[in-house]
Amino acid sequence: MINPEIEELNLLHAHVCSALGDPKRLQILYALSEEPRRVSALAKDLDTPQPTISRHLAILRQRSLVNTDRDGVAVTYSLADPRIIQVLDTMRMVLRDVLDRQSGWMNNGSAK
Amino acid sequence: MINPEIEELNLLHAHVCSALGDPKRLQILYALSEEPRRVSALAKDLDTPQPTISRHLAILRQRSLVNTDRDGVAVTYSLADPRIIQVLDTMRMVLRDVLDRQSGWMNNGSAK
DNA sequence: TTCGGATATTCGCTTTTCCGAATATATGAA
DNA sequence: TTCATATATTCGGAAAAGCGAATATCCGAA
Repeated sequence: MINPEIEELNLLHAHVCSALGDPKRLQILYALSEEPRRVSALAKDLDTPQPTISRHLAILRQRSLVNTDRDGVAVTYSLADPRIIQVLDTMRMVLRDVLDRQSGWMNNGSAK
Repeated sequence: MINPEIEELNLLHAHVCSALGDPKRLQILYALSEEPRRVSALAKDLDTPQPTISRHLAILRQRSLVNTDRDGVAVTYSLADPRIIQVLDTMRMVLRDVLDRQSGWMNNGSAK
C-alpha cells in the first residue's frame, strides 16, 4: 500500500486512461483504426481545425497511443496498439447495456 | 458525420471513459473488483478521507460503473460490470509494453 | 424524538484541460 | 536562400476537476 513503484504505475495508468476521456480524441482513435492518416486528412475528415487536431495528437503521442511516420513534410499517424480500440469498443458495449437498461425496454417491471 | 445520435453517444462514451482517468478511482475500481465494500472500508483500505472516497464513488455511480446496495445505514458498493476491470487490465498491459520498449532491454539496437 | 455512526454534499481554492486564434517550425522544391 | 505547404506550439481565457475542511443528511436504535 506504500509501495512507490506500484503507486507510480498507478499514476501512469490513470494518465494513459485519461487520454481516452475526450470526445475528439475518441474520434481520432477510431479514425486511425480504420486506416493511418495524415494530420491534414484527420482535420478534414473530422471537420476540425488543424491546430486542434495536432494538439490532441500530441497528447495521444505523449501517452504512446499513436505512432508517427514522417514522409517528407507530411506526418502519418497510426494507432500504436489495436488493443486500444478493443478497450474502447468494450467500454461502448458497457455503455450501451446501461442505456438499454435505463430506456425501459421491459416496460416498467410489473407484468399485467 | 453530422448524425446527432452518434455524436451524443460519442460524448457519453468519452464521459464514461474519463471516469477511468483518475488514480484514486482506479484504486477504488480494483478494490471493488476484489470484493464489494462499504464506503468506510474503502476509506480505510485506501487510506483516504471518507468524503474524498464518497465524491469519487459519486462520479463512478453517475457513470454507472458501480452499483450500490443499502444495508441499513451502510452502503456497499460493487463493480457494475466485470468488463471494466478487463478494460483496465488491458490498458495496463499496453502501458507495460510501452515501458518495456522504452527501458531499452535489447540494449541499443546495434549488435557488437 | 433524540442520538450516534455511516455516508453525502458544499464551499473555497488551486490546478488542469480545452479551445480559437495567432504564430512558429520544419521540410522539400526551386 | 527563399517560398510554399504541412504540422506543431504558444497565448489568453473559460470551463471543469480535484482536494481538504466543514457540514449536512440519512437511518436505525433507544
